[in-house]
Amino acid sequence: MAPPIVSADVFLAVAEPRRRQILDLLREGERAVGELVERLGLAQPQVSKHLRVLKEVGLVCARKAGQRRLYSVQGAELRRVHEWVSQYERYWEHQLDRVKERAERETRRRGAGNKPGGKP
Amino acid sequence: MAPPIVSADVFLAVAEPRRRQILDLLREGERAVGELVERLGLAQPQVSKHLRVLKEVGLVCARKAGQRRLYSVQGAELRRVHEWVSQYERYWEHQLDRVKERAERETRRRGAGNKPGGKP
DNA sequence: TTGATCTATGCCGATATCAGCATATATTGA
DNA sequence: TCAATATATGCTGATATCGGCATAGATCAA
Repeated sequence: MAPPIVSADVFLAVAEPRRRQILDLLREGERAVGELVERLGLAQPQVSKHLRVLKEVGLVCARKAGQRRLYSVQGAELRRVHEWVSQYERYWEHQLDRVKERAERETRRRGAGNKPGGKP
Repeated sequence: MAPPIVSADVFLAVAEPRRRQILDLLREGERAVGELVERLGLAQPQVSKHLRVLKEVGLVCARKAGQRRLYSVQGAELRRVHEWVSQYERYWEHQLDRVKERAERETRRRGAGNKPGGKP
C-alpha cells in the first residue's frame, strides 16, 4: 500500500471493514501489531498498512515498547462521524412514525402523485 | 459508474462526500434529480449514479412524479453506523479525562515503558 | 558484532471507483 | 406521431485501494 496521500478522511478510513475491526480490537486496550495480526488472521504488512491509514487520520496512536509498537485508539476524530450521522436519528427512532410517514407518502402518491385529477 | 455489484455497504456509501451532501440535501425533503444537480453543481449522470448507490444500500427511495423522480431519505440503515461509532463516545466526551489518560500514558512510558529499570 | 524478532515500506497485479461524455429510456405535450 | 424534458445507463481513462510478497529498518539477546 503506497503512502496514502489523499485519504486523510475519517469517513473513508472507517469505511474499511478491517480497519473498523482493528479499532474494535484496540477498544479493549493497547495492542501490538503482532497481536492484531494474530486476532485478525491478516498478514502483518496489511495490518501495518491499515494502522498507518488509521494513524494518518488520527484515529490511533502508537508508542514504542521494546521492539514492539503498542497502538491505541484516539477516537476524537470519530466525533465528526457521530455528529453527522446523528442528524439522521429521526429516521430510525420512532419506527412507528416512519411507518406512518411512509403510509402518508403512499397516499400522496396514489392521490396527488402525478397531478390532482389529471389523468388520461 | 458501472452497476455497483459489491458495495452494498452503508459505510462505503457514506464515505463519499458527494453522497453525504446528497443525503444532507434530502434531509430538507423530497428532491428531484434536477434540483440536486443544480444545488450540487455536479453533472446529472453523476448525481443519478450516486443516487443509485444510495438506493442500493437503502439510504434513499424514489417515487415517480410525472417525468421526474422524487428522492427522499430512508435513513434507517444509518443506525448501524451510529451504533458503531457510538461505542467510541468516551474518546471524545470528557475531554479532561482524555488529557488525564494521556498524561498517565506518558508517565507509564517514561517510567515502566521499556523495562522496569533496564536501560543502557 | 551477529542473529533473531518485530514492524514498516516498496513493488506488483487485480479490482473498484470516480468524473466526463454520449446515448438510451421514459414521460409529457403539441 | 414527433419533439422536448427528465432521468438512467454504458463506456472510457485516470486514480485509488487492497492483498500478497519481498525486504528494509529497528531493537533485543547472546
